Amino acid sequence: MNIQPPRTRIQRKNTQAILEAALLVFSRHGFRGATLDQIAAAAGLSKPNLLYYFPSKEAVHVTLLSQLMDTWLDPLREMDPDGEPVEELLGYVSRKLQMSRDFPRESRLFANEILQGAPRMQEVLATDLRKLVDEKVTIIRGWAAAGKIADIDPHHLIFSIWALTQHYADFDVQVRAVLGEDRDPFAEAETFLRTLFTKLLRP
Amino acid sequence: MNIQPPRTRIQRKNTQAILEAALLVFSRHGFRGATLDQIAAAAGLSKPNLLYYFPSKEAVHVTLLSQLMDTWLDPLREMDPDGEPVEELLGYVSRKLQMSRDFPRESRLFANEILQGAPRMQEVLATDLRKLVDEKVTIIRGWAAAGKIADIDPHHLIFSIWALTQHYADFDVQVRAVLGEDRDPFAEAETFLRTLFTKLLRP
DNA sequence: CGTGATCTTGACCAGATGGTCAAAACAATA
DNA sequence: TATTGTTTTGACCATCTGGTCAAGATCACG
Repeated sequence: MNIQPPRTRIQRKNTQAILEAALLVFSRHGFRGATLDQIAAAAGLSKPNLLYYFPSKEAVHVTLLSQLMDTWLDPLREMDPDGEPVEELLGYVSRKLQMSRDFPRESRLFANEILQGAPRMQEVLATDLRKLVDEKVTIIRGWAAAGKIADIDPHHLIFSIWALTQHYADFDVQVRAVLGEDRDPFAEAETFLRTLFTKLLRP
Repeated sequence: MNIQPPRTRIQRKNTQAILEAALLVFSRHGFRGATLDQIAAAAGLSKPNLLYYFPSKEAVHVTLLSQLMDTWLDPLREMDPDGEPVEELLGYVSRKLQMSRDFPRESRLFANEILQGAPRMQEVLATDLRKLVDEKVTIIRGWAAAGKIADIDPHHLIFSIWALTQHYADFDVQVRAVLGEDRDPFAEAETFLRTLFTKLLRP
């Protein structure tokens, strides 16, 4: 298998196309709901050709998830312990919301996976993600102890940021159905969330 | 078909068992991920027997969704225009969170459906749900105009309640993975959300 | 250009899955 | 208990789907 570093130009091009197509299809239909034919078609390949690059449907899915995990957590990683606390947190909210706007398929892919009980991610969640969160929780706790922000549970603060920002990507259909056609959910969310977290964080 | 009012005792018992089993399976695996055999087994029936009560897999799913829609929106309906604004809203948050704790499968069923683009619910969302929300939005707007609560966008206030409460049901696995085993997410969420919305709503 | 390596595909397979059907088992009621 | 309507099931079917394979097409490079 040519999984890790695609050697030839064609390999690079096709694995890329497959992963993009898979993102599209998996995020819309979930793992079991997606078919290899769909993915192959979306990538402009035949099914056997797709299976020339990936050993199985599962392999495509796993590759996608692990590749995405990194970029997905970047906004949280960027939170600077030495920055101005409220600005750092509001910045994080803003970046996370932009990711929801710019990469809704990625958001839905993860949502799908977690909803099904995270069968292919339990590990990563309990190790990598937990470690990163714990790190940031310590920082936030420090800010609270120093009186820079209100004294609220840092874990749930982070959950609330995830919930609120991802909601606009994952439940996009619902949001638009309720809001009507003429409004821009993400633009409104930006100001709403800024207000919300400003109030919440004020000591 | 014996869909609407199950006449005999056996019919009532079996349709009930099927719907409960379907809730279990659909909420865990999504529509396409669930199989009739799984559902039938969970209901203690054979597949042909299940299909004696419902004409198709889709029919089971649709019946489930529409039956659930009602109970699902009850907490919002209960919000009383004549009550004390902050208490009404905090009460709604609390009821919604309890639904997440007590009916996580229902929550995930809806989440799954919306994630896939709500193919079987577009209608209801754009009509019933939107109407109910608009109603409550008007009430909230009135409260804000009267200076009883802060002047924030009522739509996004409702979205934030949905996002924050459902997160604890839909992303349960992630929450627990990050939080560790010894904590009680829902109990903590209750106090956290009360704090959050108290701060947010204060004029 | 020739040759070996890489890439692509049509045909195919086995298992799963939604759904059918006729006949058997069962319940109710007279 | 006989009769009729309801419920259950084993056997079956068509289709879909993940995956295989051998043979052909294409590419890269000496």
